[in-house]
Amino acid sequence: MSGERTEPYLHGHYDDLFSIFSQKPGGGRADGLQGFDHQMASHVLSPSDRLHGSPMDYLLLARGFDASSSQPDDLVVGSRRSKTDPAGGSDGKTLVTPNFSTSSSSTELVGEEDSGPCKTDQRKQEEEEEEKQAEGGEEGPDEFKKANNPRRKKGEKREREPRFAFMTRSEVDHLEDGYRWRKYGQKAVKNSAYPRSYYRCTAQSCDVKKRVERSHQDPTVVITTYEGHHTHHSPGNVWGSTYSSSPSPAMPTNLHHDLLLQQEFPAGYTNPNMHLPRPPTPDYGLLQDIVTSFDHSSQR
DNA sequence: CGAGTTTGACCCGCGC
DNA sequence: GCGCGGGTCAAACTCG
Repeated sequence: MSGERTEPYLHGHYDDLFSIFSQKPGGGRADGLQGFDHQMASHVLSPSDRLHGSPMDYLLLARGFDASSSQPDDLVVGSRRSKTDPAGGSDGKTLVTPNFSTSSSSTELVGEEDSGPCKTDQRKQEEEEEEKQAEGGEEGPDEFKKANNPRRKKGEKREREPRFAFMTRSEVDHLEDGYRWRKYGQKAVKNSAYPRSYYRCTAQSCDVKKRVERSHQDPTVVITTYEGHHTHHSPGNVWGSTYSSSPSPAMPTNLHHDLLLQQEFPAGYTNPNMHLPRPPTPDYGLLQDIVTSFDHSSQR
């Protein structure tokens, strides 16, 4: 890795990124992001993910600014609201994560998925423990192994935390987002030369997970999927403590900038100012307005 | 020595 | 039922 990327944050990259999303079988690119490619999305949300919601659960952020957008229903930006967590897992207004290294990356919020009822793995484990104790009985080696396996029981549906997916143009796979992560797995991705890595937040009792993979269509793009909400402020949080009284949703800070920019240039993305470096700090007031309006438009 | 990574094995859901 | 792919576990390993 050379680390020699010289382009400023947005220099000439926004269109590149949009082109990824705007591909569709019939071609065309009506208005920037509206041709979001489901095939692309399938690399962001796994098939099993998509089973939990409508195929259009993953939508591009910018689409939300189009009030006439056909399917805003399931998209919530930043201020995450799940069906079981109407408050958004936080105070409903936090978009707080600490500094995100932006020197050679740009980020898109790709989509979000509402997985319905959520239960943390920890809680699931607890419940399984209780279940186990209730069941009692003898156990052979296999049974012992299974009983001590914290995975869910047979027939119990996989339940997921809400997810945010980001596409980030970056040379490094694992982007610094202020939280500490432990890698717990890596898998080869079908039809891709690039593996997918699995990370968990190292903080105790925090069950946020993160998947990181490179797009096989554009290897310069890193797809990061966050799952769940941090139950703590990040170790390197430079904003969270002053901005919010609640733990943050798990998402990189770049998003703030993207939100702001797209607020200013919601369609077409041809404004020459797009080539300017990003502001040093996001405007949280404006951001909050965006998120709020977005929530409203997505709730109907 | 503790924390983090690697990696093969395992489990599960889904499609055929 | 079987195979496949995604997700996770956990022992072994690496690193500071």
